[in-house]
Amino acid sequence: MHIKTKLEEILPAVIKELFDVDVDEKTVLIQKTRKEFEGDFTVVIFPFTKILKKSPEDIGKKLGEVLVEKVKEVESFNVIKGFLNLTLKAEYWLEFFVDHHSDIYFGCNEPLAEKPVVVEFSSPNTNKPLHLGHIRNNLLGDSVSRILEAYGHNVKKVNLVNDRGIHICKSMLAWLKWGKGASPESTGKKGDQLVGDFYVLFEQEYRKQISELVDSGKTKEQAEKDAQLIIEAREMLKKWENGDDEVVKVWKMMNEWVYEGFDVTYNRMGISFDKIYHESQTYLLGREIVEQGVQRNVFYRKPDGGVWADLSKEGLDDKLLLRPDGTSVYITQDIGTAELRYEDFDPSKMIYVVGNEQNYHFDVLKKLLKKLDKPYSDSVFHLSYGMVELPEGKMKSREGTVVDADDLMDLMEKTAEEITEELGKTEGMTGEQKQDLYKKVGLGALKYFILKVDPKKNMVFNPNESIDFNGHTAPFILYTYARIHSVLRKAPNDKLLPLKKTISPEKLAVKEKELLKLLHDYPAMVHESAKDLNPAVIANYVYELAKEFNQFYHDHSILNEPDNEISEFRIRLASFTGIVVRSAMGLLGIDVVDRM
RNA sequence: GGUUCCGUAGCUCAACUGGAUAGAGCAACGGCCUUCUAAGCCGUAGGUUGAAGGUUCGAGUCCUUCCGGAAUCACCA
Repeated sequence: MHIKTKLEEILPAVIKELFDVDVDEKTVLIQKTRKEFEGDFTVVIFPFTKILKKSPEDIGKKLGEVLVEKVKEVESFNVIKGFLNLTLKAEYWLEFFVDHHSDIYFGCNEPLAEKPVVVEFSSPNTNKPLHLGHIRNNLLGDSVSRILEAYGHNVKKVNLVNDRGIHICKSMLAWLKWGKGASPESTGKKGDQLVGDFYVLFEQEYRKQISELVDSGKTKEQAEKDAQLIIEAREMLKKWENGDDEVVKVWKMMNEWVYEGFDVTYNRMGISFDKIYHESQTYLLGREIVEQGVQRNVFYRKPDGGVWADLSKEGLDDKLLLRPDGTSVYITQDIGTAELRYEDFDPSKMIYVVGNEQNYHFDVLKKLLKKLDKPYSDSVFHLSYGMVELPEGKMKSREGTVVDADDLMDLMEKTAEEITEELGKTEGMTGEQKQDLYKKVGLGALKYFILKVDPKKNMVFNPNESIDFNGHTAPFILYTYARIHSVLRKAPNDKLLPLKKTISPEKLAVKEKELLKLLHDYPAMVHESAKDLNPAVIANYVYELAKEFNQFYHDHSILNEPDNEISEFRIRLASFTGIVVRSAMGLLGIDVVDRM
């Protein structure tokens, strides 16, 4: 049992015995002792003072005495103000070390026998290439999936591709009008980039038409509706929903281009899915469910034919579910996909990694599912994350400030290469090894930079300055790992085998104990990040760990330590740290490197 | 206008979910390589946590008001 839970459980009993008063387990608060004080764990005494009507110092002292006596792991205590600081015996930390130091799965749990957890992320539109915003989404979804899996959940990663709708029609229309048959083969462009170019072209021409109409006296609003291009796009959407051969043919072809492009980008990011849904295949089911809802009087139809949900009882406005012409809207297909997902996986939880701009949408979705009495309405969870902004504000495609995912990864790799070369780190490496290193360092830096921020917060990203390779970054952590491996490479083979016995307790140095304490925390960190669906917990933890190791490494010799017993211990301590660094970085989707 | 979220060092982020003197990195300044990788280590400086009230033994964290910013309230997705 974890020592912290042990203390939490024993404290109410101790208080009962000492003062004959019952305290709620919830009032027992135990935290790690802050570095500036002596001790390993701290019991906060204040909550008891009211019930016990004694001074915090008094209570702390009495509790400390009993804990030292009754809990064999506790060596000593001190009381400062209302805080009881407990110091554990060195044996406790060393025992922990012996038990776990060679366990490459340390911190991860056996799979739980339970229904799967479905994580939906990425969910791109097929009219444009992926950009910085998608990167955060993809990295979050991927990392959360890894964390949940490590915690023991049965995770299914799914992607819902928005492959239908007016946005695709815009790209298609522009291609038909001005494309002159251009294809990825004929232009040498990535398919998603090519299709994105036509989307931009459409928007440009559309805007021209709008301003012409405004000049001729129309309001902006009216002009946006009346422009020839948008009318044609809408007609195309209708044709598509009616299965028009010509339109469907172009649609299939252009989507195929996009998928090929996306695959390259996903691959590069190290992201994969267990199942890919296409909106074009789910929206009909959504439409069907909505129609059933109308029959059951859950929803209602207006005279013009549009179908609506009355959400006034839920405190929201009415919501359109089907347009008067029968075509479906965004939320219609989301109802369909939820149903399909339920049928496919019978999940205990459906997590949707979607930006916080859609908080309202998911509110509505949950309420609609509830109205429909869907058994899974409570298992829908919106993992809402904040926007990525540039120093000058939001990314705007019209102003060309959108940071393209492929370009950004190029930039990261190039920067990694420059810095590595500058530091002269590539001696003796083959060209292939170098490329692999640049890729891992550059991509790792990008992933870490994004994942270290609390998902729910907005973040600022400056492509030219944000990415450092020093300090609180992935390269710093990777460097620590490479250092560890450099030591391990030089250690004699027989000194890499697991230890059954370790140094005597009095030999344990402060930095070694601090490192052990951090390693000891890892399972709790996995638990916390899984509970909160927050990779930043892991990111910040592994940074602390790397920092602590670097201090240890600086202060103590590992291989050159004259005391053989200590040297052997330190080799395994380094290797244990390496195992946890690798594991934690793995949860962030970041590959470590042995040399850099 | 309604609703929701955010505001912490010059910049980018933490703060164990209400606990000790608010911590890191970057940028600035000063030290440390003849020794296991200096992408490192050590130090200096930097704060009225947007403002004012309130609740509490205790507030960056909870409540109220105000200021500033963002998202959303689509027959876009």
